[in-house]
Amino acid sequence: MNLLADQPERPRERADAARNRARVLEAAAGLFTSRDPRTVTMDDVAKAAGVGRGTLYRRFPDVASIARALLDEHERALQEKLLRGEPPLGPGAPPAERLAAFYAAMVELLDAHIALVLGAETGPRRFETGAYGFWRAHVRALTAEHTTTVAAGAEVDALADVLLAPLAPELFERLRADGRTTTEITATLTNLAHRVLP
Amino acid sequence: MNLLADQPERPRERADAARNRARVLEAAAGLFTSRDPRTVTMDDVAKAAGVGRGTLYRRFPDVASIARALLDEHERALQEKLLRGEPPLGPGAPPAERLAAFYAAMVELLDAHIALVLGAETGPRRFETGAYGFWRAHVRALTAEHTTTVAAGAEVDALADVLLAPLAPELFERLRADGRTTTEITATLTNLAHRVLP
DNA sequence: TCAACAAGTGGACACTCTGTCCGCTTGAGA
DNA sequence: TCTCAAGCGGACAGAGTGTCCACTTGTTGA
Repeated sequence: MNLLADQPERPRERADAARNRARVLEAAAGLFTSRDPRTVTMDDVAKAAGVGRGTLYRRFPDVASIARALLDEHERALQEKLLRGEPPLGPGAPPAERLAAFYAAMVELLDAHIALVLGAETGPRRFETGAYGFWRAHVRALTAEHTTTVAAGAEVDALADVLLAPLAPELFERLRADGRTTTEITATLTNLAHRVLP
Repeated sequence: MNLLADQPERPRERADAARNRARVLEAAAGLFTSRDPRTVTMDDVAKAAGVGRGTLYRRFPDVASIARALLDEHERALQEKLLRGEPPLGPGAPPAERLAAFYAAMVELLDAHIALVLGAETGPRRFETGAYGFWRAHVRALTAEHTTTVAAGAEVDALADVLLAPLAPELFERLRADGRTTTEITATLTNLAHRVLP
């Protein structure tokens, strides 16, 4: 998902279909942010959007996929910055700096769209999404760049996942609910980045 | 949960009730380990145990609570070792050593009982369980002990949660499915422990 | 040994959500 | 304006949940 721009040239979407797609996304966005996104059902979305269940299922297999569609553009934007943006987020800075910048950007993204991220996670799990694969590849590259010793093959793989673990959305939600500010969270992660990749 | 031994002196359980409780736990243990624990339903357990739904609901509000009951004794054993066992797991060793030992013990526990841990997590979230609170307090104490500077109040709080994040059961499951051995995972976490609490 | 009765049992019920199916409607190209 | 595939939406069957309550059974005191 969201690694390359799609839209090759399918038969072209009918006007009413496009209108309904927009309605669905708008209604879903409202539902996700107005209550616990994990309790939103397909039926809720259909009702709120004023379309039938069949219509909804025609495009989205489940609620998570709707949340993912909404989240997609934001994740894409960050991915772009990681690949081609200015340092320290983009290439050029030392690994620790880049990791810290990535953490900061992810915290920002989580803070802005936590409802969508939580909604996107119900059902099939987080690690299966294409976005997770991207973050993982990024962090893996940073740690590999840092680790001069060659021996650490599997080590680097596992480390990438371990370094992504603190970005688990439920954890973020929990920290925020406990009164931690995003500034504090970012500070902690920055610290972590510099200790792990000194 | 599971911080202090309960069983004060309730009216005493009837013999048939005790028998059914045992049946339920045994049947549930079988179900959890023989397929994806997140798909086990109350109905399944009732059927497998040969009791009615009402009987099952009398004791356990949901499947997660059954998994937790099964997991309880194992967690209790580890908690005991952390509080009063030999170093480096128990008190006496430097923080980094203790954290590494804790990681190793948790990986062992996850490896032995991953099905139960995953089953215990469906529904209400992981962070709400008493066990998580215990691990958190432990790690928090270790980091606080290490951090000589006093300024780091909130920092230490968030750090404890961040250091626990790599122990998320879904992540463990994923790493194992990817072919990582527990040895590799433990090595990575030991490394992390020594870098964060040098 | 035997009531008496509280504790325990289990299945029926009413709900909610899911995912599919299919007859009807409608937009867009000829 | 006609045609028809794309699109629509509600009905339906299936699975799971949690509750309720009439029936059964273990335990206790006489």
